[in-house]
Amino acid sequence: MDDDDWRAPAVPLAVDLVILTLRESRLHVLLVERGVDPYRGALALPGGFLSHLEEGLLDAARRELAEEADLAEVPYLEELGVYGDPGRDPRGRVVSVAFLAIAPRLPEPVAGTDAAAASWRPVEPLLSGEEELAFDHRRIVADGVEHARRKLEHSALATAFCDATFTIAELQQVYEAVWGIRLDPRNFYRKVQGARGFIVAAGPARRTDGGRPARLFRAGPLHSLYPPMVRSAHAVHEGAPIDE
Amino acid sequence: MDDDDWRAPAVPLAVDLVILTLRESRLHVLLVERGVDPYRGALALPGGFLSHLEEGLLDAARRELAEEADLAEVPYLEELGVYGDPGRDPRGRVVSVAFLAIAPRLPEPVAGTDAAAASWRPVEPLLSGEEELAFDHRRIVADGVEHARRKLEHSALATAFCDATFTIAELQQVYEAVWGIRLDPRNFYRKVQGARGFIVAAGPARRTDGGRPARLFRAGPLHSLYPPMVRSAHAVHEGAPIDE
DNA sequence: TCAATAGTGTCTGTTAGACATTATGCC
DNA sequence: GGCATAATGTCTAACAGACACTATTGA
Repeated sequence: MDDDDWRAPAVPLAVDLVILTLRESRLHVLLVERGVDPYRGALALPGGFLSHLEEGLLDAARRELAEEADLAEVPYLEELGVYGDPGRDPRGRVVSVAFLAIAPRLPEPVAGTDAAAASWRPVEPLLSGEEELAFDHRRIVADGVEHARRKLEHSALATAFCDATFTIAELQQVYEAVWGIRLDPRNFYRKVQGARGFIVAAGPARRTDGGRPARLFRAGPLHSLYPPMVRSAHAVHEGAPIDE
Repeated sequence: MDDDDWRAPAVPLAVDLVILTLRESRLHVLLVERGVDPYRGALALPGGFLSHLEEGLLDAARRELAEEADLAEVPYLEELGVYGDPGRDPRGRVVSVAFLAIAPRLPEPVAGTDAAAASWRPVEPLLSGEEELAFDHRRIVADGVEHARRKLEHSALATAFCDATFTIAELQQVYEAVWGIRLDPRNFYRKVQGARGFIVAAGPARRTDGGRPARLFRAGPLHSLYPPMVRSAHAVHEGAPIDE
């Protein structure tokens, strides 16, 4: 922002949503089938243009969340990044602000108003390029997943994948699914209990899942974890050691 | 991005730059004095509107970096976030994409083309609100500093504050200045050497600084650090334990 | 020689990671 | 009781943090 001429070029602004959830212990993202050109029939992230000139970006994200995904509320919604390469949209210059949302496991594939064409898709075929996505949405999904992976380490983001109350085993499944590794339940139990403020006991309630019933917890007050949940060294496998 | 009417509201797009450097062992940010309303005479981040409709965001950031800061090249430049609250600019809706840049210590306060009014300012009075900034630039600076703090832990970002070659003591000063804590030189030495790929020896060259000359290093190939440089527990002091 | 910083060594408490053991439900 | 999972305990190697010590220069 500076002393430039106020008559600056104006750009159509859109928001795109990377909505992640867990289904059958695998990470899924919500996609919609496009009904119009360009990329008619292709899979794309839910999203859309600002509805009017004064709409806030987060407001637009929440509106699309409700309209396209039929999700009135999600426990986590935050900006992911800006995608504004000239040429990313064949119609012309469009700058899109991507948001990352996390939703707990939902009753069934959404079937709402605009959300008829929406469906949950496992992320792996999308990341590998096995399945195609419209625009630059593959990169956005990849950035969203990577963002979630990193954030699981240092924040209580994992609880956003769970219901209001959950067992420690369920929380562990979140880490295993998002990180794509296996964790020792005993050590995980200790670790997660040691990060005070992460989860708090939710009364004496219990839940059975075949074996001994487990205690229920809910998300604690802290959003920043200390000590962090480290992706153990033996989990160094996927990415090359050189990134960025 | 979806099936909406293509005739979407278009918004003037700007880029703002948070350019950080170290001066006298303190973290500084580059600010310019505004020459026009609004906020005429106030301090603001360097930046400006897109020059034309097809200009890339990173391109715009680099252009402003050269024009307003006289910095042809910086070792680190990355998107920081989007600031698009309606009302953040009294002239009307403006969405700004903020970039974080890191520059090594520079010969002298920049004095270039547009950069006459630019000056390096210590960040603390800005973060505390003691010094005023135009628009929402205080928040952007705060986000940029926080981003840098976090990134020092897991990436080789610290080397971007240094010249091409540097001593381990100089690298330590970066951590101490950005984190605002003191570190033990002996343990820091071991730690930084243990993170292989972080820094590599730069020949047998040496440099004197009062005592025994130190070995010179340059940035290594890895951008992602393992093991990370942890802000030690005793350094938990500044922010409340609850964030986000 | 001393002053000052670079670089190495050592010790100790804590923790990650491996795995044994006990507890508590349901069939 | 038998089975499955929850929860706790134990051990060991590794590491963070503290600090003693040696090394190498200039004054």
